[in-house]
Amino acid sequence: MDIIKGIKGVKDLLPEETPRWRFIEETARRWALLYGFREIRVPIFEVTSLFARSIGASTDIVEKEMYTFQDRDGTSLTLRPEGTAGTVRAYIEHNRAADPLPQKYFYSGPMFRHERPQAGRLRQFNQFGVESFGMADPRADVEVIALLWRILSDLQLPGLTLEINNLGSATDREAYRPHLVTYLQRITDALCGNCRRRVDSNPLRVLDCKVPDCRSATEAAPRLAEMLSNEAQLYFRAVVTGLEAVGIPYYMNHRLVRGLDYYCLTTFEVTSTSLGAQNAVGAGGRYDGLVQTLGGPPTPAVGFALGLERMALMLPESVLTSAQRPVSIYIAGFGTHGSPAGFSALEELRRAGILAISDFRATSLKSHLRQADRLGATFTLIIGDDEVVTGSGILRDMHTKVQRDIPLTSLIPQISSLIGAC
RNA sequence: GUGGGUGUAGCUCAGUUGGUUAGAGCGCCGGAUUGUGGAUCCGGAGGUCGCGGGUUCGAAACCCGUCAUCCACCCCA
Repeated sequence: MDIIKGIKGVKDLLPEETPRWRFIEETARRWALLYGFREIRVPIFEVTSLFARSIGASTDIVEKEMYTFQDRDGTSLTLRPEGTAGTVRAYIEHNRAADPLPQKYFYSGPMFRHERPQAGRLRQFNQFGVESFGMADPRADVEVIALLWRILSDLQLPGLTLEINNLGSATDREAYRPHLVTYLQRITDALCGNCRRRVDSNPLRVLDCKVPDCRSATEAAPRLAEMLSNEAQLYFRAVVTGLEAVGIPYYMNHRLVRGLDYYCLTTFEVTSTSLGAQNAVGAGGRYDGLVQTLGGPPTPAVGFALGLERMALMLPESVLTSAQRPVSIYIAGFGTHGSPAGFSALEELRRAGILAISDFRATSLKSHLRQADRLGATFTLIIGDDEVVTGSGILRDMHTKVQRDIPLTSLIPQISSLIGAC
C-alpha cells in the first residue's frame, strides 16, 4: 500500500521547530497589542467573489493562484490567499463602523496560493497582519510601519531594508496612466514579453519588473510622483517626516508597486538580503477605497502582512536560546509493585501542575535513567518494589546526582517546594 | 505554467571503469555479574537503492519515461 504523503507545497512543523514559531508569533502579537491592536479571527475560506472584488480580478493571485472549489449548493468558495479581504468583510458585516473609530485589528494564520514552491514560498503559508481602520492620517501609516519595523527588529532579523512609495489616489493614477502608457508604447521593443502584455493590463507593474532591460528602458519614464495631487504629496511628506521623527530608516523606491489592486497613497515593503529570491518579509500600504468597494461606508485604512515562514527562515538561533527548559520530573516506576505505584505518582504530580514524564517501555532502572537523561529531566523519582515496601521514593537530582527519600504519601508538597527552589 | 539540480537506513551521506549477501557516521533498542543516566566497548533492529520500463550473462550505477523534492523564472508575504 502506498504511503499517503503531504500535499505539494504544504509543510509539517515538527516539535523541534514549533518553539521558534511560537517565539515569532508571540513577539508579533506582543508588539501589536502594545500598539493597541486587537486580535480578530476570521474564516480561512470565503465566497470567491470577495477576493476577486478586493484583490483585483486581473491580479495573478485571482487569475491563477487561488484554491477555489464548489460548495455542495454550487456556490464558489476559495481558501483565503491573504488576510485583508476577510477582515474587511467581517468589519462590514458586523457593522463595526457604527462603533467608535478607530479600530485596529491583527490576525495570524494560514493563507493559500497555488504557486510553484520555492525557497520562502509555500502553497499553505502563514501571515501575521494588521489592519487599522478609520484614520486618514499620516500618523496612522507611520504607526503601522513602526509596528512592522519594531517586530522585525526585536527578532533581530538580518539584512532588512524598508522601502516606501507613494501611489497617490486612484484619480492620480488614472491621470498618470495614459502618460505612462504612451511612453511604454514607444519603447515596447525594449520590454520583456511579460511587460508588453502589462502595458495594457497593468502598466504600473512594468516599473516593478526585475528584468534589467526593462528597468533601464523605464528609467526615463514619467514618474507618478511628479503627477500627484497636492494632497497626496503633502500626505506622503507627512508620512516620511513621521518615520524620521520616530527613527525608522527607509528608502524611497518610486518603482515599488504592490501586487494588489486596492492600495493607494503609502505603500511599503521590507526585504531581506539573507532570504533568496523571495526576499519580501513584510509589506503593506493604505487602502482607503476597499471598505467601500466591498459595500461598507467610506473608511480609510492601512495595514501590512508579514510572512511568518520567511521570518522563521531568518530568525537567528541565538535569539531563541534564551528560552529555558522547564523543570520536569521523570518517574522511574519498575517492578511488579513499583510500576503501578509510579504510574499513580505520575498522574498525581500532573494534577498538581508539575511537568511529569515517563517511558512505559522501560523495565529496568537503568533504562529509565537513560530515558530521563535523554528527555532532559531535572529530577527522577525512583519507585521500585523496595520503595513501595518502605513507602518512600527516591528523588534524584539529575545534575548533581544528589538523592533523597520522599514519603510517597507527601509527594506533592515535598516536590513542589523543591521545584520552587529551582 | 517554464527551466535546472537532486532522489541509497529515521537523519547526513559513501558506493571505485556495471560484478557476488548494499555500507559508514549519527540516532534507536539491548548488553558489559545482582536496582542508578551521560563516556567507552560490544551486539542488534532497520533499506522494494523514488517508481515503471529498457540495455546486459549481470544495474544502486547506463538509456527512456514517470513521480517527488529543492532552486530559479513568474509572482508574492
